Amino acid sequence: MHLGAFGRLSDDDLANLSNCIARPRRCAVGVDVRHEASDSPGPWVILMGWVGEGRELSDGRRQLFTVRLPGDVLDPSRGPADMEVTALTTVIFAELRGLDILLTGQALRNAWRAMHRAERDALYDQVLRLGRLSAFERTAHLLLELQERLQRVGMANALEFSLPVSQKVLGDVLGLSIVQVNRTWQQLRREELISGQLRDVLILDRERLAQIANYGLSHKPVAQELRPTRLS
Amino acid sequence: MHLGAFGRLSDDDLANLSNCIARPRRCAVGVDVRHEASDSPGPWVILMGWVGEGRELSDGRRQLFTVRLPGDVLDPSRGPADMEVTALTTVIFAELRGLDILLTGQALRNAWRAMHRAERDALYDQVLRLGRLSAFERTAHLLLELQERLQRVGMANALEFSLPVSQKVLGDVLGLSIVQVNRTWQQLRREELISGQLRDVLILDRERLAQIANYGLSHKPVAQELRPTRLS
DNA sequence: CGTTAGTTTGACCTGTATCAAAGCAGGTGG
DNA sequence: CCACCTGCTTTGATACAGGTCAAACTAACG
Repeated sequence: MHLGAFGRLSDDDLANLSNCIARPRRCAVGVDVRHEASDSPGPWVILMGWVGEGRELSDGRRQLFTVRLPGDVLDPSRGPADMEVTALTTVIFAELRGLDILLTGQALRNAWRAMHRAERDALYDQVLRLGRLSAFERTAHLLLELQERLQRVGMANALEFSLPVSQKVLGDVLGLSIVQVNRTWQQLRREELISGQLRDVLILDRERLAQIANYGLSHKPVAQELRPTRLS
Repeated sequence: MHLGAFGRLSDDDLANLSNCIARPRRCAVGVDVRHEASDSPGPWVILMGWVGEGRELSDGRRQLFTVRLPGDVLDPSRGPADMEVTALTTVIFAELRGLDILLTGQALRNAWRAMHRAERDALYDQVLRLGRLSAFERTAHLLLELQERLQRVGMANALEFSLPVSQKVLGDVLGLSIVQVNRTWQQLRREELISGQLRDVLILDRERLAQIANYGLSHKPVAQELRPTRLS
């Protein structure tokens, strides 16, 4: 879990956290995670892979509300009943047992809350992207968010990371068609803002990217002294 | 407060809730509510008027994340630091004091949580609207949400209500230009889905409206035996 | 009245969707 | 090893939703 990234935790706390992780399981691309997790009320933590929370309309349109990354906590009791929780890649996730007891500790409780706050703030960002940013700005904005979140769990450095999903999926997050995602990506490269494919993004000009996306007003750069909990 | 709409509360609870409301104040259209409320950490309750939570970009574009209605609770500690909380109309709001003690009660605690859950679910709906619905669908969807929420606090019946804001503001919620809001509204009337202006909406065909908007998957009709707390 | 904020209308432009087809892997079975 | 899927990316052509600009209209208000 990446609670460590949301507050200074003692080694004890970190150890206890690790002990909460129980009964890991795998599920394949496209599978309904909620269903796969229906034998326990959760919460759950993602150990590997990406999970998408969204809704699909009868005519095939799909909108992903959020993307959940390794380290993120899934709580089936949260979110609308009809929200679909889907494995965007092969996913490994596990139960978090006895967390409620742990969370009586001050530090952990704060980190837990900070994590939820961050989740909610990301939702607000999603609304901004979809409501008022162009495809270009929108994509830049999402890239920055993902970089930040991936770095938090040690899956990105300041410039490089990998998006293990198709352009279709990216489109479902961004509210764009596949074709538009493709063209936007090309534009980002043409303008030397990034290079590489989805699976090996390299940020060439973070500064300008942030400016284009109107990013950073609320996003402080990731503090470098934080030490994320290793996952597996 | 409209906590009463989120769970059966005893008369005692309702009375206690009323006693929490302290130091009401007014603020004018366009004023930053957060600033106006900075003398106490909150939470606050809206007694009258609409509040918009959103962000404004340097080039003038504005996106409202949510709209807060009478009865809604504002908590300045929630939400990104740079979120703007603006009075969309003249607003009267008040402090909620000593709420933490009250919330030890089971029923109140549940209602409180249910309220927050509903808020979050509304955010998800907002993402769906902006990401995948057309202007027409989007507006229909928002109308249904607002009707439901207004009815919850006794400010709408099943068919009629009033939106005390300009088309500009509506556009800032819907991620649309003023012109498009105007034309969409006309289309809704032309197709006999609604009639009237912003300040006196009449829903003519809720059924079809819901179908167009893909609304109702997660939205049960408002239970009629709920009794909302009167506000002022 | 004149001023101001909001609504409505028309003309035009552009961003993004849609449709269709062509490349391009990576993986499977013959 | 090749032929063949199948899923994904890329490209081009075209359509349309919604944005932008500008101006007229309306209503409230001092």
